[in-house]
Amino acid sequence: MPKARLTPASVAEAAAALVDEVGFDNLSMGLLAERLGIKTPSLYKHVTSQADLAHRIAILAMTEVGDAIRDAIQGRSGSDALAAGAQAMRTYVREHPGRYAAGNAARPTGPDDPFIPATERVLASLSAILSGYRLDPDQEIHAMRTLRSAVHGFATLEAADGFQIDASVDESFTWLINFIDQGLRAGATIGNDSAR
Amino acid sequence: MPKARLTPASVAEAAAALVDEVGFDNLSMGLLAERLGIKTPSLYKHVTSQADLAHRIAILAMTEVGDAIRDAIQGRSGSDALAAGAQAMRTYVREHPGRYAAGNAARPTGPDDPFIPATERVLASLSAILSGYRLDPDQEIHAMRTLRSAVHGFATLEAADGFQIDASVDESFTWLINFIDQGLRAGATIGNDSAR
DNA sequence: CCAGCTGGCTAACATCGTTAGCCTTACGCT
DNA sequence: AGCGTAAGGCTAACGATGTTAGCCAGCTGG
Repeated sequence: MPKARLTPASVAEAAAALVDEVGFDNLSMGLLAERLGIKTPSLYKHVTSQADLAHRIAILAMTEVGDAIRDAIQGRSGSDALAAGAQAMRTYVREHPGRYAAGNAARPTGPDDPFIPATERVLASLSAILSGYRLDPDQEIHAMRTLRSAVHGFATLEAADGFQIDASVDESFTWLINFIDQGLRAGATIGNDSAR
Repeated sequence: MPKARLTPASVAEAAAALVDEVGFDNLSMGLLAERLGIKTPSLYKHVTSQADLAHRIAILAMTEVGDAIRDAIQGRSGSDALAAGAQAMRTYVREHPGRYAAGNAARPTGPDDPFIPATERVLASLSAILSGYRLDPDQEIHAMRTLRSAVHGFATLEAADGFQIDASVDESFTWLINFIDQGLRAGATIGNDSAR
C-alpha cells in the first residue's frame, strides 16, 4: 500500500477537511496525525507549527472562496451575478465552515504572505459583482464593504446555528440578496447620500 | 487590605475585561488568576471550568449588547432608531471585541440557559428597530436577519481588521445604515418580492 | 556501493486545564 | 465565649497537547 507522499500542501488539505468536520477550534495535531496514519511529531516534518498549519488552511480557504465566487459569476452580470456570487459564498461557508473560520482568524504574517493576494482575489470577485451596477466610484468601496458584511455575516451566523426561529433560512438569504440588489439598482439611479 | 470578595459574577466580569484586552482565543485561567491576585486552581472555587467561564462571558456580552441597543433606540423611531441602534451595536463590538467573540462562540447548554433570553433580548431590540418601518409581517423575520447579518458582519470584520483598503470605515458604516434604511423604506412601500 | 537526505519514530519537556486534599479564617449557633 | 463549619485560598499532582531532540530505516544520486 504505497501511501500518498505527504507534502505541506497535502497536509494542509487534510487538516482543512478535518476542521470542516470537527470545527476549527477543535483542530489538534494529534487528531490530524491520526488521520494521516502517522504519529504527532512526524507532522513537524511538513509543517513548522500548529499556527503555520492554521495559516495554510486559511490561505486554502480564501483561495477556494475566491475561486467559487469567480466561477459562479462567470457569464453573468447584474442581479444574476450578485445572486450567484452570494449563493456561492454562502454555500462554501456552509460546506466548509472550519476552513472559512480559519480564513477569518488568520492575519497576514508579512508583506509577502500569500494570504494577502488570496483575500484580494475574494474582494476582486465581489468588486466584479458590483461592476454590474453603475455605481458612483466613490461609493463602490462602501458598497463592497456592505455586500461583504451582509453575506459574511449571514453565512457565519448560519454556520454558528445563529438563526433559531423556525423560518426558512434559504428564503431569508434570497430575501437578503434581493434587498441588496434592489438597493444597488436604486442607489445607482437616485444616488445614495451617506450624509444624513 | 480587604480584597473585594470574589463571586462567579465578578470573576466573569474580570474575565470579560481580560478577553477584551488579549482576545477571546487567548483567554487562559492562569492569566485571569494573575489579574485577580490568586493562583490558578483557586478560580475553580468560583467557576466550574474554563468553558463555564466562557459561557458566563457570553451571557454578559449578550446582555450588554441588548441593553446598549435598547438604550440607544430609546425615544427614537424609524431611520433614527436604526442608525442609533446599529451604531450602538457596532460601538459595543469595537470596544468589547473579546466579549462579543465569546457571545458568538457560545451555544445554549439547555432549555434554562440564561444565554437564551439574553440573545432573545438582542433580537427583540432589532425587532423594535424594524417596527418603525411598516413591513409586511411575513417579511419581518427576513428583514431582521438581514439587518442582523449586515451589522454583525460589518462589526466582526472591523474587529478582525478585515477592512484593509484605505477608506473611512466610519463612512462605510453610515453608508451601510443608509443603504438599509432606504431599502426598508422602499420595501415597505413597493413590496419586496423575494421570488425572483 | 555508499553518502546523505527524507520522513518516519520514541523519548522527553513545557504549558495548560483540572482535581485532590490541606489549611486558615470568618461567622453563626448554642 | 467557644466551637463547628463553610468559604476560599494554597500546593501537589495528573492528563492532554504542542513542540523539540535525537535516532534510524530506506531510497536515491554520485
